[in-house]
Amino acid sequence: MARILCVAEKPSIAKAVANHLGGQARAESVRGSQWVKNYKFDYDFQRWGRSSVTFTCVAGHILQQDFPDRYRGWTSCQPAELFEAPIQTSVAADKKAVARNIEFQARNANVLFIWTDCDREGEHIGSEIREIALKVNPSLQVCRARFSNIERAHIIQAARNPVPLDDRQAHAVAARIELDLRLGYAFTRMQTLALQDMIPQQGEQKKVISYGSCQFPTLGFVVDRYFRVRNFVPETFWYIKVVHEKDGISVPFKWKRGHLFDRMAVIIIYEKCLIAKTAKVTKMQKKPTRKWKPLPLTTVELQKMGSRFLRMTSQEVMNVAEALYTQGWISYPRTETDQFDKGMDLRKLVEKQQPDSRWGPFAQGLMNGGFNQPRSGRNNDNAHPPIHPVNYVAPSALKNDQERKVYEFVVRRFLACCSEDAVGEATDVDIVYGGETFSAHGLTVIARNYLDVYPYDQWKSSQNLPLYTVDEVFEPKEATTQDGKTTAPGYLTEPELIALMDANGIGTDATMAEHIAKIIEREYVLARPKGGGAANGAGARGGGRGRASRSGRDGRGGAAQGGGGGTGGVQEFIPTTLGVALIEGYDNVGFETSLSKPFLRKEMEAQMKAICDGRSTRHEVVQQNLEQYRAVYTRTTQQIGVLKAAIRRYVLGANQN
DNA sequence: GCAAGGTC
Repeated sequence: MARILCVAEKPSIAKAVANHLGGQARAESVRGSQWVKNYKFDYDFQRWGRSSVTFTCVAGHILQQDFPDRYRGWTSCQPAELFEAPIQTSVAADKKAVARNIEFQARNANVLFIWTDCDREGEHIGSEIREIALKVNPSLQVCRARFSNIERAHIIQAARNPVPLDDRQAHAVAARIELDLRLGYAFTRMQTLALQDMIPQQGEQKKVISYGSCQFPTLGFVVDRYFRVRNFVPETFWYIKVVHEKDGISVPFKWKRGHLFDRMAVIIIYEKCLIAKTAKVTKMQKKPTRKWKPLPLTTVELQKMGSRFLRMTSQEVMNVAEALYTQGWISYPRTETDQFDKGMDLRKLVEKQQPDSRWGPFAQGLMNGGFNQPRSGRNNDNAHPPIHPVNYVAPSALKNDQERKVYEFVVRRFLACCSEDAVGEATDVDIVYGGETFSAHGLTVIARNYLDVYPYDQWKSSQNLPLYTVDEVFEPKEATTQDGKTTAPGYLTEPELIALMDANGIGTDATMAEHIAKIIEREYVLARPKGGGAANGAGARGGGRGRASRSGRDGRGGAAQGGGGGTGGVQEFIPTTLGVALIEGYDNVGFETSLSKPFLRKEMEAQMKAICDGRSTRHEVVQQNLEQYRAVYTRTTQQIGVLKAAIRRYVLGANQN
């Protein structure tokens, strides 16, 4: 009998797949590792006939890259030497037991069958597993499974059709790892050594002024918005407002032109209206309208909604979602997929929610004929389904309010997805008055449908519009010119920042929250509850959360308020003087692509894709990037005075005030 | 004391 060693990327996949292939497979624990288990069973893979299988897993990457000892000290070399210093690969300190297990199992296997996630990082993790296994058993035959969910039939299909590991994808990740390591270390050391003494330090710890290919663009977004707020100059605009009263209902009509910044022009048009005296109805339309139910839940969406509605930071949301996942209440929380696989039995999941007193009746309604297939978004990572509840848990069985809030959100979102769009009727009335068009808009909600279970969306009936008929002529009750001022945008909020990072490919769904936490920890930006600024932050609202919270984690302080739902509690970010100085400094060094712009990261992403497509190689991408960054590095050190000037202007200037 | 990515 052939001996097959299967290795998944994480314990949950190993368990699920082993149970599909081996029935109730026997699980042996692995010495030194709390989570990794070896599942033993027999299975007929067809290709190798009936085989003796060991199904195990790793927990993410096993190998780690770093510089040799002689480069480790902060002043052991010129930071620029790290652009070409050798890099060592070794088993990460916390992965020794996992690596030992693979070695031990690989020794007497004939085939290594890799079951890591089918994404780029998964391909690289697969290549790490292969490297470790081949070292102890060079004659191993190696292949991988291609699968995009853990539905039974799909898994069996994958087991019977192994494919080769995709080395291009693994190489693309290797390039990313090397560049992040070299550039991160080189720039962090250079900046820190050059600028540290200028920063007033608090406490014993000397401050690290880190650079990272994700940290800096993230900071860049915050600084960019900060300047748009600060440099904002309000502009006065004018517009015409028309009100008509009919059947005892006062109907405000909006000017089609919105508003104009030229007062004289508005007055001239206004006079034409007054001369016309009467307005004529040109359109009267009632038409059905709907508010679409939400798309299936992705990680990025969960983080945005969490920071908007649950009074939690994106990092807190992710930590809690992780906990709910490991307890078996919700599905894997890191996914880009916003479409459910057709084969998934969603009704069964809805059914499980019936016992709940809050949304149970709604779930029951879905079971009794209200069920609708969820909408399909455009994204699929081919590794995980959208986030959904897998089991029902009563609120009393959860650890804290945060877990209750996130679980409630995931469930409500899921039920909303399986429900129906809200249905309404829109009324549009257009009038022409003095040659100008004005319009009134009305909405009547007819069936709330998904809104009943999803309080995070708002859709309300407006006041009823009276009936008009086309060609009807009336004299408006009131026609006036009004003025207003454009208002400044707000500081960047957490959901906005996450959306920007997502759109620009900064970080991944699993790491965006960490990057935000990192730039707060580095004191490049300050987070505070929106609206709870210095002026009005004193006491009244926020129940003790008024201060700018420092490190993503906020202890249990906020657990007192029970009712979720409100829109308060959004965090907004303001750069510190140090954060502004760094971004300004690099912008002023005057290189065509500043380190603060998302462009560089996007470019790296494109180059990784080129490696995957065979249009470029790992070596080419690494060399070309190093060359580019070396130029930025050289220029920056030559003009370090520019950076120092920025620091002086902001950091020291602020202190004197 | 330094990065970003995976996962527990």
